[in-house]
Amino acid sequence: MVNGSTRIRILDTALDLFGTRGVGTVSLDDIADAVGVRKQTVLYWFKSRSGLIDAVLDHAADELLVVVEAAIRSRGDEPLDRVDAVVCAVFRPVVRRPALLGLIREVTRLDESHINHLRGRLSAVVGRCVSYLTSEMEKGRLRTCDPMVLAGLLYSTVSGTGTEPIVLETFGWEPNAAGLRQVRRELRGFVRAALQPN
Amino acid sequence: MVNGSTRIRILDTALDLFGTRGVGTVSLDDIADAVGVRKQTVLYWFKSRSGLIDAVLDHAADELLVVVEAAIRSRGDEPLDRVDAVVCAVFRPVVRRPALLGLIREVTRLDESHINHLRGRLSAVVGRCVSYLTSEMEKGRLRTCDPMVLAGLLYSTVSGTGTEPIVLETFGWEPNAAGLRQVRRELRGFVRAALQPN
DNA sequence: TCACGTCTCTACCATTTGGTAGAGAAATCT
DNA sequence: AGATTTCTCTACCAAATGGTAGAGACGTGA
Repeated sequence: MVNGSTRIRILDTALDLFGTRGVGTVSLDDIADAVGVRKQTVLYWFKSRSGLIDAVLDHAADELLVVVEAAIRSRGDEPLDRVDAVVCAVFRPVVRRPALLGLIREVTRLDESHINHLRGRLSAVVGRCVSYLTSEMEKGRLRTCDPMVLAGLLYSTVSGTGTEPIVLETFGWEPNAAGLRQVRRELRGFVRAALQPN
Repeated sequence: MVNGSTRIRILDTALDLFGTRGVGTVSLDDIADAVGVRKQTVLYWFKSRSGLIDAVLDHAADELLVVVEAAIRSRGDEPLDRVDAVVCAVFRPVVRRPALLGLIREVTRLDESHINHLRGRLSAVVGRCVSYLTSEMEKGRLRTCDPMVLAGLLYSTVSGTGTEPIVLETFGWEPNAAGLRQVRRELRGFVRAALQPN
């Protein structure tokens, strides 16, 4: 266990490739090449392609959970600020690690076993978000609607915005740091307006 | 040209497979099998895989344009109703042809030439939507913000909601007709609230 | 009847895929 | 030092991939 770094490097690289190009179109050779190693080394660390996928999903869930949990715990009693913090947290990987949300989005294309694997990792946070929305709606501090579906809508909006720069470009957007900041600003305003009570 | 239907059947089937499983993971054999024909028949109608992809993108753009154009022309002066009509129009394929939005979303994974191909087909409608939003904002009938980014956000929300049932399920949603109706209802309320002026 | 364009087929091919077998270097343990 | 474990390699393999070559069935027009 002298060198745990090869395993991690494979995981990181695979996350990037899976997330940007799609799981199904990335071969073990692609990953190995990007790491600077042979395919058989990849298969030494992960006993099959499927095993690697699960490990990468775990890796991604870990990364996402860290930022989201921190945001959920963040200060501020006002629900709009709290939701705003989570939106920013989920949006952060869009800048720092574009592949992350792209990979989560890929789950739709995977088979049941991988879906359930990832779902198991995320269900706790998801449940927490939904029940938080519920309680704030009951207090009349958020626009009343179905909290479960609302959570899904929020996720779709943030994730879609972050994973589809190509689409945004079609709408005339320019992909640079300033553009990203503007998208985030609009996104926050959009969500805030959508949640305003009454 | 006795039998134009084989070509169409290939296009339809390819659209479904590309849209649900992802372009990169669907082989010519998969498509041929689903149509009930040999791979070489597919290659007779479309001179290469890449040519087929472009043709399928065209096919998808056609389908999408028809519903969106109709919604844009729809009656009603009130911008919130008009946007609502377009949202419903884009959401309709989610029920009738789930693969359609899934395929459009796939564009992120394709190479530049295919991206530009699709972009060329959609840019006119997209431009029309953006300038409509702009003019209504100037009249103070929609919440003021960047119309271009707003259009992208709207698209992401609708498309994400429609193409990620798996994610919605993770949030506790149940995938059936009643569930879909509810998602649409919440989606419309969400968008309406987000666009309300002032 | 003959020629012609349309449509689908069988038979191949080179390349790439995920995966196996097992050797060799190097560190670690006894 | 010798034995064992950790790690990466070369050398393969069977299956699947996109694509080519070309034959045969079919209806249509001259």
